[in-house]
Amino acid sequence: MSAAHPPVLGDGIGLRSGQVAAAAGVNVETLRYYERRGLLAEPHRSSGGHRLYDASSVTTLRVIKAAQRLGFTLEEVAELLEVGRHRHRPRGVRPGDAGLQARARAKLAEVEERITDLVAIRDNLQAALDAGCDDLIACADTDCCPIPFATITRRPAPAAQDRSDR
Amino acid sequence: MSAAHPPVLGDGIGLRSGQVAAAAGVNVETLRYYERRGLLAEPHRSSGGHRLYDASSVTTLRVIKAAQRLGFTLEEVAELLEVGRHRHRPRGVRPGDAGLQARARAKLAEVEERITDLVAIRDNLQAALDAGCDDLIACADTDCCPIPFATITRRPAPAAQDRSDR
DNA sequence: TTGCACTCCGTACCTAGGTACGGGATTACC
DNA sequence: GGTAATCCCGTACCTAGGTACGGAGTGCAA
Repeated sequence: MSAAHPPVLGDGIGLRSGQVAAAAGVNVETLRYYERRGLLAEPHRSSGGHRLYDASSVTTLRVIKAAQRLGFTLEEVAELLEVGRHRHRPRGVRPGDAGLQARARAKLAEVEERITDLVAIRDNLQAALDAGCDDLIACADTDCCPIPFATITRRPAPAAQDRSDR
Repeated sequence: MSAAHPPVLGDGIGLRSGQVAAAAGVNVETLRYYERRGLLAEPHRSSGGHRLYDASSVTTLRVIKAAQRLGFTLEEVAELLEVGRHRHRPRGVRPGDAGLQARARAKLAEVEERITDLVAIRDNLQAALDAGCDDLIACADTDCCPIPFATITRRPAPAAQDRSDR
């Protein structure tokens, strides 16, 4: 209908949902889901109502997946993206405001804690292997092996003991 | 009703569900849930039908929670406990059989992989902080910062690319 | 023996993070 | 222009790991 001189691309300038999904390695439904969740901006539409994404959407999806791997929940990722969307490097952060910097710092601490935990865990598993344990309960009960169950378990975890580590 | 010479304990020899739950730091409902899931053996009952646990149940719960922290799912934990229950150090493992040893080895590898990931993640977050990035998308797009999103995201993950990391 | 806390059971509900389905519309390709 | 492949939307469903509810029964102490 429009578009004459760019070498490719007809009416539907942009990527179809299927293409974006494939490029980012996610399910098509996930695109809609992220859109609903506010993680992915609403894309343009073709005259017929089909979504037309630009290439940056793929980047966004990658970022989302990366952030998930960084340990952020989707809600947190949404906030992070919001932050980036509304204030491009404000140079002088407002008080009471939590930019990527602040969040990254907090997340860094979390990640470091998890690493510490996992290292302890790894050491415990390794020790169990070395000691030749073959029964968790027996080990825990009779100290036949060096896994410090009490130590592993007893760490009230930050806030919310009853809701443990959701 | 029975029990004469042990210094304490009346009819209900053992711990009530509430006590066990409190001791292990879990919800009472969770005990029933674990019982249904086969993680916790069915305890004795009082004449009136109330559960009466022995102290080892608390240990079991701790072990379950510890194993969860080790990265095992409840289903895996159930299997691990089964293994321990049915074969106390058989000394000569049957073929096709996966004892704690084997599972621990496998889990160890997983844990180490996760540590590697998290370390990369930590380094990335740190680098982002050092570089002063404040916008995920901008960073990912314009290489204003050193986060290797592509690298983080592009790792087909063991089996099942489409179902990602469930 | 009265009273209150604790348990019982089945079932429903919850959060996170998606996936699947059905039926109709739109695109793409030959 | 026919037809297969995509895509649309709303809604339902899924897994994991629990939590909550409600009505009835039990345990124990004063």
